[in-house]
Amino acid sequence: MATIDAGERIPRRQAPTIADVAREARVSRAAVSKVLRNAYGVSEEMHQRVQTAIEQLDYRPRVAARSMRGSSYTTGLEIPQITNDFLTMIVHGALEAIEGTPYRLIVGPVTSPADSQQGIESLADRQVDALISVVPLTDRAWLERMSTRTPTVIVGSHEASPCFDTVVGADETGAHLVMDHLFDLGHRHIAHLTRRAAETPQPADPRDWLQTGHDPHDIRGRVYLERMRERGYTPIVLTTGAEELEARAAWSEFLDTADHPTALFAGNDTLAIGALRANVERGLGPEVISVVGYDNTTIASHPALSLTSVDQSGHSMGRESVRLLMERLEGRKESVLVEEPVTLKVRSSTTRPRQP
Amino acid sequence: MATIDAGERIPRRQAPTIADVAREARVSRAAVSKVLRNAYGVSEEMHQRVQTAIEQLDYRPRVAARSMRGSSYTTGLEIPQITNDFLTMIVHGALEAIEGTPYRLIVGPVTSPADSQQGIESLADRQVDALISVVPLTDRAWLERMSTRTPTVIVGSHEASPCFDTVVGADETGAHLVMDHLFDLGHRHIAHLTRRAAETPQPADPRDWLQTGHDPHDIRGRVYLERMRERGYTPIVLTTGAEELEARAAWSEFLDTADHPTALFAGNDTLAIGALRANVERGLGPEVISVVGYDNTTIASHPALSLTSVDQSGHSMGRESVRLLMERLEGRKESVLVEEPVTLKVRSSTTRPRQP
DNA sequence: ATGAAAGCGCTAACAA
DNA sequence: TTGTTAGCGCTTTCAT
Repeated sequence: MATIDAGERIPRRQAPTIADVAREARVSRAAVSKVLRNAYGVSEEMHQRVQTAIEQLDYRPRVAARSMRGSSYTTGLEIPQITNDFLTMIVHGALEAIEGTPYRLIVGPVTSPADSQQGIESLADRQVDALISVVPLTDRAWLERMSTRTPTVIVGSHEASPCFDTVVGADETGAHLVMDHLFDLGHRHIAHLTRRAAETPQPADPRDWLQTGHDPHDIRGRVYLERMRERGYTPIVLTTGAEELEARAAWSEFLDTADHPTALFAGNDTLAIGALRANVERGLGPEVISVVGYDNTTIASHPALSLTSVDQSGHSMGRESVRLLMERLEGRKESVLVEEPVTLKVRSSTTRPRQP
Repeated sequence: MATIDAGERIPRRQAPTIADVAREARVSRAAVSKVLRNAYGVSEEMHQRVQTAIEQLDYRPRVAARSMRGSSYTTGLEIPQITNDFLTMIVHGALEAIEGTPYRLIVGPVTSPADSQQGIESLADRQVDALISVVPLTDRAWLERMSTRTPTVIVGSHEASPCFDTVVGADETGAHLVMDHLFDLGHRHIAHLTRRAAETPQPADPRDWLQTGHDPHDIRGRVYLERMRERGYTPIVLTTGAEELEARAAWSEFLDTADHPTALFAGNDTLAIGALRANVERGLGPEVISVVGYDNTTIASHPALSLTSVDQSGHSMGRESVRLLMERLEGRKESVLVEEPVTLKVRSSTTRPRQP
């Protein structure tokens, strides 16, 4: 890393305010304000003068000052992990949906899911008019308190509440589709790889999820356990961090120390693709270990991976969230739950086991 | 998509202000303010009373009001594409680096690189104390004007200026590494797939880049052309949108209508991986068409892809940007240019051509 | 149609 | 140590 001085120093300039514009155009501040919001009651000539002054001074109104009286026309989106393809699809969808509205979207990412509460608070402190929170790791009472002040949409967590709107995928259905698919192929030795929340270690016994968790991974894991038990098969649950390489490590370690199962149901595509690394490294193809992911991210459909995965459109979840937000801002009072449908995309990462 | 009414209506509550806290604690507003910033001059007892009132009322100071006087303690990061793994690595690095400082980072993504100017303005309007802009598609004069008001770090574009700091990868070196590698393997028929900025179509004749472009893709393309010409080989430049599937389509179409080259130098990993789709679909392995990417994103190292790529750490570019920003906020006046080193990660997507 | 003035929630200089 | 007060840049009545 080279550090090079790029040249002489430049003085910082103070940005002009509405008063500067008013002085330049020889009108009152109120007049400028009216022009800015093209409100009723300004003559054509005045409008012109003000416009000219604005351009002359390169004036831009400060959102902070504006939002002291009315709205900031800003919405916030909080995501617990920026390097996750499914989550960024949600952002992308939200972004598209917000275009054409007078609102802007800012994203408040955090490095660890455990910080999501801080992230939400931080956006709220910045006076967003409304906010979207993706799979927040925080208790429901807190969220409800938050949402009485700032209209909120929760994405992912199955925690419908009279206080906030919710957009979820049909996780239960999705997980059943996966298990049906694997059972149909003849698998009985199926492992489940799931994401453990970083700072809150999940109860050692996976069966405890059956009582608790509301996040998508909890529900998928729950269905996995139910279905395995139903058939009298022995469930194997592995937990890992959220990153691809962490999943690789966890799965790799498992393969080294245990008889491998014939199939793996991973909690999402990132984990699945991480696990695939270990398989490919060992030369274990789908006919030895089938792998299923969840989310159907773009890369899952790549022919070099061809990962069977549950498709739920992150894109439309993002769009829906914004739609709900806009409805709230326009005055809707009742809370709403939207469930995004899922389908199973069967690809070549799953096949019949050699010895069922 | 099912829409379900989740229950009865909940009234929205007004958030408490510093005046409410003062009244509750029976002290002045100034006292509360002092406690908030734990400034000098508050008795232990008063501190207690105020703290209690704050918790009682669940009070949170509004950043907007604060920033009217001083700083918003917010920095902005503007990226032109949220669904790009390399860009999200930059965000991740920046996020890590900002932890432990009193600042927060908000991200202002836009859907098209052409909107980056708007994105930057929008962040500036929200009174960020400083901002990072990744490969902005806007003219240099505008950026300089912007940066005299808000300290700015430009990431990616090779446009060092006395007004703002710059963090770039060693794109020239990187591109040379790629060309050296391919030439060494014996390739002469090498195509280049590059990203065309969405709304500003690049000059039809790629040679025009030699004069103009400052963004990483321009420089990589420039080196490609130079090196091909140097050896008297015929350059083939293809342009596409920034998304993986757009790259697949462009490359696929090219393969259908032309004699294929023996190697492809793609402008980044996303484009390379998109092109790989078309290759895999046609059963064309590395021995038929070698592929090189750029960025060394996580997925490039996946054994199922094993993509040769130029490694430049997005993570440290993000960290560096924040470091420079902090230095600026602490008063540095001279502008600085940081160049991140690159290395070539050779993997199995490149090999000797069958018939050189 | 225009502008004076009050006020949004907070900080900071100053007085008490 | 405490409180009073004058802004920060903008919007919004309400006179004129």
